[in-house]
Amino acid sequence: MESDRSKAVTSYDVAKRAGVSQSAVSRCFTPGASVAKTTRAKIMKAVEDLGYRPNAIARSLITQRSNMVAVIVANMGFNPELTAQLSRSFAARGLHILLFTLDHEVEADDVVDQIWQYRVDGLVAAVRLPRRLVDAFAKRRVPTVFVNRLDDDVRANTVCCDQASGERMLVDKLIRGGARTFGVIRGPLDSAVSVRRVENAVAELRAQSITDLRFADGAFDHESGRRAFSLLMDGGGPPDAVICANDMMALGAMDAARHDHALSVPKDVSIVGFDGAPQSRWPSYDLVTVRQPTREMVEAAADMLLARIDDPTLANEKRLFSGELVLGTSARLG
Amino acid sequence: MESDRSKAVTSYDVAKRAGVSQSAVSRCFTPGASVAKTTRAKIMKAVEDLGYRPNAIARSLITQRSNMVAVIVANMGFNPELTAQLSRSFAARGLHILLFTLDHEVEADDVVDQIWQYRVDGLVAAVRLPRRLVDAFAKRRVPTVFVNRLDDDVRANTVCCDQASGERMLVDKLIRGGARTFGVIRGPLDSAVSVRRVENAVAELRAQSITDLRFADGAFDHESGRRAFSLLMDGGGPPDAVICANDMMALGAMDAARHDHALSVPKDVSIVGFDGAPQSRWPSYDLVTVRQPTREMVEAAADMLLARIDDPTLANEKRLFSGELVLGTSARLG
DNA sequence: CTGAAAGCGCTTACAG
DNA sequence: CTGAAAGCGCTTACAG
Repeated sequence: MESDRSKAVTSYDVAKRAGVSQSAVSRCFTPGASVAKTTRAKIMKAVEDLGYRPNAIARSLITQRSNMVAVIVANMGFNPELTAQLSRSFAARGLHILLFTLDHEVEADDVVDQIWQYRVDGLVAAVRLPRRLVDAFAKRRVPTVFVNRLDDDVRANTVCCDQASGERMLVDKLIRGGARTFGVIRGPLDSAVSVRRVENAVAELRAQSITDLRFADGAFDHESGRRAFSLLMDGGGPPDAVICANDMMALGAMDAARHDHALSVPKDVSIVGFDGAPQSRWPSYDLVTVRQPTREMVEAAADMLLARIDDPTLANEKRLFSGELVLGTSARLG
Repeated sequence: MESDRSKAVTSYDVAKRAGVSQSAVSRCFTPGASVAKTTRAKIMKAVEDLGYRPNAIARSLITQRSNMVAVIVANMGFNPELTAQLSRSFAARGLHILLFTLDHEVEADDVVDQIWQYRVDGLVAAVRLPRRLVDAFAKRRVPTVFVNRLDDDVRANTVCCDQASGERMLVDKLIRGGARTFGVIRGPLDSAVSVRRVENAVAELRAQSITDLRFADGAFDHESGRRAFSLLMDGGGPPDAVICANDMMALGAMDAARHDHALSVPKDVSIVGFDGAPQSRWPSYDLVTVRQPTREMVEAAADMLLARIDDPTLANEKRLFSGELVLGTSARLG
């Protein structure tokens, strides 16, 4: 146990101590490689003594495999635990995560650059990535999986949650429940997820001949949902129902209704969200929403990425998961 | 723009195209290096044409600097946005994050091994790290900063939030508010943070001659706080006040009080937490708690780590931040 | 089964 | 200012 050296121990050090060649040491750490039992024992003894661990960086250089995947998440991402889930999935597959948090202001191109320089084996991009970045990665031939990228052209691997059927069911049930006037709290304008959800909701509302419709904008967080609700209230009572582009804003809207406007939910106003965030299940809210099957989506993303890394010629694929309607008490439904 | 090649572009490719030596190319990407203006122009042209980016892995090997820091977070960590904050801090300092999520069951030693193999420049460990790991990193001489590691022996850099004064103030105010019987919802037994907070609370309670004291165990999440509250209720009414080892459990306890036991908070029972989680400020809860200055703590951690990387001989240091009492309406305070 | 040797893509003295 | 050369710590044919 004399690993306290100023320079890290290399395979040469081990070789010298074990009285073998450096290649023999290397073979001990290469799964299929052949090395005699007694030799291996000698080497492993030296490895123990010296506290040797192969240098993954050096290995990457020669194998052209870094065993690292980049994960890009947006700050205000719908699910903070998505990152944790991805981390676990990839760890189980022997891959490490190089994490990039995309601030909105930050020059996105810079991130591409960094990722590329580290020669990651692949990339998972969760939410809100400018098209420019998508193209950049495609050009670099970095195996990539997008989560909830809603473009129709499948130029990359994608795992999605179906934003349409859930949203339509929500609207349908609200109307059956008696709602005739609606408010919609949108998410950020540059969020495809928000845009799509709102489009789907509005399409269904129009299809059912609903015309009393007001809009307000939020930023996917609780606070902005709260403010947006008040905006919807401006000059009059609440609409029968408020549809929010995600759960966090819906919870903010519920808090605004109850605490800022002394309204009862769902008696005075129905409120629904989208995501299936853990907080939506807290009994103070018991939100009507659509749960995205995050775990399954993450597993699918990891599987696809791994398959793509192993065989880069694989065709692109889009895996679509359906959301699950979660009934709660935050809305009067029919 | 002919970067569509099966092999990545290297500095040799650029050199050939620009008609210069490979070392000249390298110098263009080394901050202080001297290269003639016209040469640089030629090279940069070739760089553009080929879409060349230096290989950070190869660079790491020679410079002995990976520009990566490992971040270990526990799954149930007190603050999911801690990771995001760290990511931003390090990005601003030109460092990349290799993320390790420590599942509880997972063999922690395996993580040490992985981290070591990647020859990261440093390590930030946020919450709950077994002593074995601490020692392993110390031995490897990996510059390390712990967040909220509460050991008194300073054998590593640490940034902490003072768990004592906040907890004592909380207890003191509850007693002044009239509370005489107390319940305490503990966090995981292996969490130093939980243990310390509970110790401090209990010490203050005893100092003030409070003897009616019940305990229940939770796991830092909402659901377990909710269950723990019901346990405290077993066989009788609620205590005057319930002290929770963190905010999430406190929110769960509030929900249990109101929704599972039809109690009014704070009329029937006062509830307090610790952390300053965003949700604690939601008007449904308006929790009395102690806010940890996360941003400042993360910045301090990043600063310390960087200083340590630049000069490994630096002495260990512990930076202690004080928590800020956040008054809310979830408790009757004096 | 084992060792000598080449090479992954860079950086960095060292001469010129 | 520039290029030839060594070397970072590995893996992997290739002989023996």
